Amino acid sequence: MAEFPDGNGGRNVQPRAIKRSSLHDEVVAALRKMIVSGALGPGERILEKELSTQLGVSRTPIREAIKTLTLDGLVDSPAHRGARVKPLEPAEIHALFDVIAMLESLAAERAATGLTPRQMRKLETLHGRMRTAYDDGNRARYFDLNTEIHDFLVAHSGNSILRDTHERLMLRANRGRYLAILSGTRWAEAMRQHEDLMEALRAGEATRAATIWRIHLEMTGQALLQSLEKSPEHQDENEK
Amino acid sequence: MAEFPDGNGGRNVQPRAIKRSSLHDEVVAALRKMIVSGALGPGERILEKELSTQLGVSRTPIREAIKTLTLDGLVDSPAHRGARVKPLEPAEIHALFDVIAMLESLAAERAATGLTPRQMRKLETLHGRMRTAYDDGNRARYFDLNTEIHDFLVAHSGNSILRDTHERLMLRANRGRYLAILSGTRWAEAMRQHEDLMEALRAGEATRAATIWRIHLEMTGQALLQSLEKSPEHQDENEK
DNA sequence: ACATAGCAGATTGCATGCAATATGCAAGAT
DNA sequence: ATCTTGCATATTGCATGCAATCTGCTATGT
Repeated sequence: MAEFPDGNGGRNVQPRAIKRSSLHDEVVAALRKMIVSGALGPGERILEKELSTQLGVSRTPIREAIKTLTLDGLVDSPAHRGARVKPLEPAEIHALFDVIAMLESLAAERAATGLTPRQMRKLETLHGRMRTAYDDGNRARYFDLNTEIHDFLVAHSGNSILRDTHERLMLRANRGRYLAILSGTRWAEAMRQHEDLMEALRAGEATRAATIWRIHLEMTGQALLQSLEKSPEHQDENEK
Repeated sequence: MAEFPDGNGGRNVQPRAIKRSSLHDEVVAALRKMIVSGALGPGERILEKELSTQLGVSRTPIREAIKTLTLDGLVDSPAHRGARVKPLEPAEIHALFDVIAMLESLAAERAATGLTPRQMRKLETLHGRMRTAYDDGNRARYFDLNTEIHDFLVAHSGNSILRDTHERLMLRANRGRYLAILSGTRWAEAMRQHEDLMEALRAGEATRAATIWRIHLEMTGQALLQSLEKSPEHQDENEK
């Protein structure tokens, strides 16, 4: 019998708005994680009642969450036929990265002239750490810092629509990304493109930054597709 | 007392799958129309029960529809505080058009090399008709054909992610039909840019098409913002 | 007069129940 | 043997009810 129902002993750690997430949001987060992480495989059925008992909530927030993820393109929901985890087709990955490349290209263009000195220093720090990870051959660390750099640019583009749209598309793109084992040559190339971007940003050359970044992302999509060709783990795991 | 409830005399005009839209989808469509058309003004409250009786359905599909439109950026839904029609801030319009410009630019780039001869002819037809409308000074007709051309390019870009993303953003951009307001000089400029695009497409010059189209859309966004400055009809119509 | 506390009504968030629809299996027809 | 047809079960779609939360009003105190 907790005296404070927040499970926090009543200590309000955050002075800013307390977090009051609804069941709906929590279910969305949980289900999304299951899909992106692969715990729920492509094509797998999503039974409302099953999830309901599993998560300990009623079907109502589950249903709402399924609708949300359907809109996000992570779930297929034919009428009256239940929901299934949407398989990620190679064609979709290609389309996804073409659009993401355009979005991040815009972000890079804006960053070239819009970043504050402080933000630029932060970016330099991230870049330097990523280069170190590259020199050390530390793939996991490189991957994390790479993600952080890409997100940083988008986050500071000054365009909220760009941020939101990018976030949603990355959710889908990230489903396959854990498979993306970089080949040695692609890795070197990617590192070089990051260097080129930083140079363009330092010089304030917006157009060049945009071009470099678009190509960088298109190539990333290509590489991802190729690695999928080789290891065909993207088969639908339909049960029956 | 119709013998056939389809209001169609029982003639099934479409051999393909019959339309079985759910209440959820219908409510989404209805509510969306109310917002985009302006029947529900910016900042106006959306009461579940009110809509429920008004549309003759229970609160459940209403709630789901509100969540959907919240994700689409047409509605604000603070927790426990009810939903309101999201006001369209000038800053948001600016951000929207910057992103839309990138997306349509990609579509134009693809169209330059990817359209079939048949599709190209169709595009020429639309363009010709729009030019006629321009010469006649017929703003309404010009507006409709303009929309059709823009959508045609996106629809035939061969990129489904681009299509979906574009459709959603345009839903927000189209609110209020402010796009119809064109100054004389801007109208002439827009017409010229359409001519330039067609030339680039005929020549198969992808990069040029992309550049022209991006600028065209960025300028459209600028023009829209300016017309908003003048006629401040975008005030929030909060009640209370 | 102004600020604050407390209460009543309104509204949302979630749970549950029921009808509509789909799915799978078994029995019968061809 | 294969293809229908009908029925039982499983599952979704929607409606409704209740508790939690918010909002505005009123009363009370300073």
